[in-house]
Amino acid sequence: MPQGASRTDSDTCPGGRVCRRHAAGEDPAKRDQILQGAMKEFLEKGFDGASMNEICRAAGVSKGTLYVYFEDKLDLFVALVARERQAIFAGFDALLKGDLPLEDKLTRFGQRLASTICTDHVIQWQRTIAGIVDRMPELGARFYEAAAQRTHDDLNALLRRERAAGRLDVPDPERASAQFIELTVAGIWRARLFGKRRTDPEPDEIEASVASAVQVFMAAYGRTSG
Amino acid sequence: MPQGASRTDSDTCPGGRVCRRHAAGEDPAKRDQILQGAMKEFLEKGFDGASMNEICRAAGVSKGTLYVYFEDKLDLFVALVARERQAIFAGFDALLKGDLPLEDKLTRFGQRLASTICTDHVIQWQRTIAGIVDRMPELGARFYEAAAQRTHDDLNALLRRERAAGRLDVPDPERASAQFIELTVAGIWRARLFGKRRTDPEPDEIEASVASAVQVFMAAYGRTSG
DNA sequence: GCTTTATCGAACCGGTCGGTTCGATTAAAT
DNA sequence: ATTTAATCGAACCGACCGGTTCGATAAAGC
Repeated sequence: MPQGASRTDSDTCPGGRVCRRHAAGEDPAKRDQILQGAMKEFLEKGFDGASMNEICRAAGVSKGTLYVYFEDKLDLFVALVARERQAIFAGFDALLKGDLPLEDKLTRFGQRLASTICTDHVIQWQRTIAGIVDRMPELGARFYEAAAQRTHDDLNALLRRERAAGRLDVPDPERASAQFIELTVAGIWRARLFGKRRTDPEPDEIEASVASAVQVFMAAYGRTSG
Repeated sequence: MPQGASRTDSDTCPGGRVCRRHAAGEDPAKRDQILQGAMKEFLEKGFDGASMNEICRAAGVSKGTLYVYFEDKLDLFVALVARERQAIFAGFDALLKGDLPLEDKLTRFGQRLASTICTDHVIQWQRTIAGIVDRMPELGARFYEAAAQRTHDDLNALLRRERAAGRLDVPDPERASAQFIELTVAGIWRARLFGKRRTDPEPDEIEASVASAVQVFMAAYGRTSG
């Protein structure tokens, strides 16, 4: 097994010139490698169930090195959550822009959202986070904000625009956007979270669920029903 | 601190007569006492985070005694989940019977459901269960069945009856009942689960949310819109 | 009274935990 | 070729884990 600093990215030496060796604990590739191993462990065993020794093994990194990159177990976990938090929910806002008809926008947004949050990987994250919310409430809240609340806010803004344009009759856009989000994954997400359903929903199931969600939503809030 | 078998329930002795002393590990009051302490620990720390020593302390029971009543940590946890599972969701079906108008039934059912599953205690249970679903999927599935799925099925049956009576235009009652359930807690439950909101919702918020849910539901599926 | 026995409580088991240390290794920099 | 230092890896720390054992205690049954 190779030792010494791995050379996968360039950096600057004290002399100011480009060099190929990283300072201790500053090789981003090694950092990712550790995070990857940690993710496997944390998602499988939860925060308490995961062991630092196992994380080292899974990451292919010595314990000494790991503790150069991260202060302790909590530090590692927090860094990992922060990374995944934004990786999962990047690019959602773009789906609500453009000048498609409202139904199409909702459908596109709903499909992306529903399929994303019902994925095995994301479901595992949600379980892991939920499991430690009691002892780390701020971490859970931040995860929620980056995920549910951000998409919620984006949708909320769209609904207000549509209302202002007279195409929607929404007394409470805040509530309506929350309702739409829940509708898209009705009957699926919760069953996934609690392990009643153990495989990703098929794309056509997502499509059907979102189509029904759009239909119900428009029936309730559309100005011209149909 | 008193020792010896506590005398809170009657039992039968080998002779067949009523006696006041329980066989080892068969005092239901002591059993409850253990379960109570275990609940506190498991809900606060999760399955892995909870320690058997702490559970003993919290329950006011010696470790030796605890292991007379339960085989091991998992056995205790499973017994506890089984007890709570049915304690939480008892009596929901009754709310859907009688001859009230559909809207009233939905409202009553929705309010009870929403306020129940957003309670601190129930939220903590959901977090704890979700946290170990990966390693104990059957336990999570059974929890889901007793909770979400049972209420879901009850509602489903009601919708089919209403459709048969011509008072509802539901193409897919299965989906519609899931949608209604999600609508009642839209924007609340998820925020509670992830610790974004840390207190029980006020009754009037529940009422407003359920009222909106009924409205949306009836707009989408009611035969006479209004 | 005496016997029975459920419970207590503390010591103990082997194992693993998170975290630390430090000499050996090895590759980059010069 | 030599120096430098990031990483390795194994041993080690004290603490605690889940689980077991067993003599002491005290209440119930006779």
